[in-house]
Amino acid sequence: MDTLETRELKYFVTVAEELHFSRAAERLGIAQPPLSRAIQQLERRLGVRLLDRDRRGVTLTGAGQVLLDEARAILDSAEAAARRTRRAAASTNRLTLATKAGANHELLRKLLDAHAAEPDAAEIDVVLCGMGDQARMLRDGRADVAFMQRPFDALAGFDTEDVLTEQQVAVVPAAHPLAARTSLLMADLEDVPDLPVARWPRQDGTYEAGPGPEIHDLSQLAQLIALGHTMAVICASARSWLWGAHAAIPLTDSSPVTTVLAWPAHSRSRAVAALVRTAAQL
Amino acid sequence: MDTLETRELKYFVTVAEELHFSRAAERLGIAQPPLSRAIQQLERRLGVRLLDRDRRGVTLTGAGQVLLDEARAILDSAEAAARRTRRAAASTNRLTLATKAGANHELLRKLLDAHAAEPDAAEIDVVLCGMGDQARMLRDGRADVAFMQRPFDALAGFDTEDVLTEQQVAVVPAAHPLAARTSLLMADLEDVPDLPVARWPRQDGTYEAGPGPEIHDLSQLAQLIALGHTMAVICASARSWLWGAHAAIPLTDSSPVTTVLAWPAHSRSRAVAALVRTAAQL
DNA sequence: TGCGGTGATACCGGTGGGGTATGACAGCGA
DNA sequence: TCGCTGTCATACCCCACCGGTATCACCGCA
Repeated sequence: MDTLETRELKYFVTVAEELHFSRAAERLGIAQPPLSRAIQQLERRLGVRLLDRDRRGVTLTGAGQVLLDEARAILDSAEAAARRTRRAAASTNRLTLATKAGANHELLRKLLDAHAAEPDAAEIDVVLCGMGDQARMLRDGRADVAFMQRPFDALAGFDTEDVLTEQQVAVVPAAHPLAARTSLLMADLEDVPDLPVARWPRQDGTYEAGPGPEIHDLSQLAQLIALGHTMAVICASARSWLWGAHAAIPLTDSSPVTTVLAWPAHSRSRAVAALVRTAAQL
Repeated sequence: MDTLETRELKYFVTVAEELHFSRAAERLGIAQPPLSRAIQQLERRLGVRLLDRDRRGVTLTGAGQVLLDEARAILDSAEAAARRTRRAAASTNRLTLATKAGANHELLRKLLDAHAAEPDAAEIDVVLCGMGDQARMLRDGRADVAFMQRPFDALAGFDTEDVLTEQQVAVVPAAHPLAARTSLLMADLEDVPDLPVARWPRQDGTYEAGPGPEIHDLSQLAQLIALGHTMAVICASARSWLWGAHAAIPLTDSSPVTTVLAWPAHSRSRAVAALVRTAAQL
């Protein structure tokens, strides 16, 4: 049993996505017959039917669905491997840290300062990215470590080190009656007239249905709150980007949020290990 | 930038392991010159030097070390993908569950019974394996789900559902003075004359240094305790395999052990999801 | 019953992966 | 200093296989 070639997997994924040989071949930049042959060869090698070619189009079999998921993961890893290898060659003792734009300023500053004080510390490139992009960058190989938050971010497949746990606060327009309160309960935020709570993306990037606006980045959120269009629940440290038009009120019964430093599981990079050690001592 | 082929990666891993082109070629069943060429091509494609061919042998560069780790992971995933695909085709609505031999009898029974009561339940094949083999089987694609224990087992890369948390107990020979106690502290187990505490394998399969015997499976442990050669700390539910020659004494200050159901992250199998749902309701 | 469109088959040419033979070079013992 | 040995790289050849073109078999549909 010889091993699957990434070329074959790429072909298969494209066909599985298009469910159409000719279109898939076009996307791949090859002709349709070689593509048909490659898929047949893959099926023969596995001894498994991956696609049902019915006269009414192509559909995935159960096994094909399984292989589709696996193949996507493998292709991603292969690309990540190439990228990580190139980066390792280009820059020794240099790390890329990904973090959500706008959050954790203090924490980041503290970590960078503490790390710079270590002897032999790696240079750190900080990449600010959109919400939830950190996971992709880590998997991609475009970043070596990232700040992420539990329970919001998808941490499966990463090793993590807890750095900071904090309560959440409600941020409301300063002019709103709620701004006068000194503390709130989660229940107080439900069904406030004219002030729907903003909707954060879920781990898969989609949004729950609801009346509030969908949040893509924090400056957008700050703007919307200042305009009096919404309110939001954020973790306490993010207060740093609020201005006079906002009011932050502690939420006494909110679940705590833990900011973690995350890196690809099984990373053996000494530089990553050193940074994690520093973070653990904060 | 075209993508890395698994054939090239396999070649590279073999060379990196042997650090010797001729031996690697022999292991691969090809001649040495094509192997040299393949590695050169890989280096050219990545634009990165992976190996230093010094006159005193071959050594890995930093980038080579990175690629070695990545490539191993990719090759493992490729093999796992093939296996999972074949299994998906061979057996629809059938799951393989891996668990440590000898532990969790009650829990397993309860889960299987509850699952069998569900409508449309998948058949479950239970595979008993050695300690720590569950992770390998999940990664391999030889198992779909596994019982594992936190904090003992390496859970990185898996999704998990907590099933049961329990305290640990000390198991000592029934004839030993400690057997008369009704409870113990961890400190009580240190430096007991003639009764060194047994050593469990760590997550990587190695053993800490120490006087006690290295444990490979539970029946061996039971035997050794019955003979009065050692004592051990185990989680409470494992008492089921003790006999008259053993005494189990609660450890009031031991850290709790959580048995979890684990499965490969990103699994989309409906059968796994159904089993996990059942487990969550135990 | 032709027409458009599907994937499969037949056949062909060129790339490239594999083989053998040999080269270049360092270490080493006589 | 000179072979000798063992290393990896180079040169060259062959054929397997990937990809291309032409075509078939088959369906749905005017």
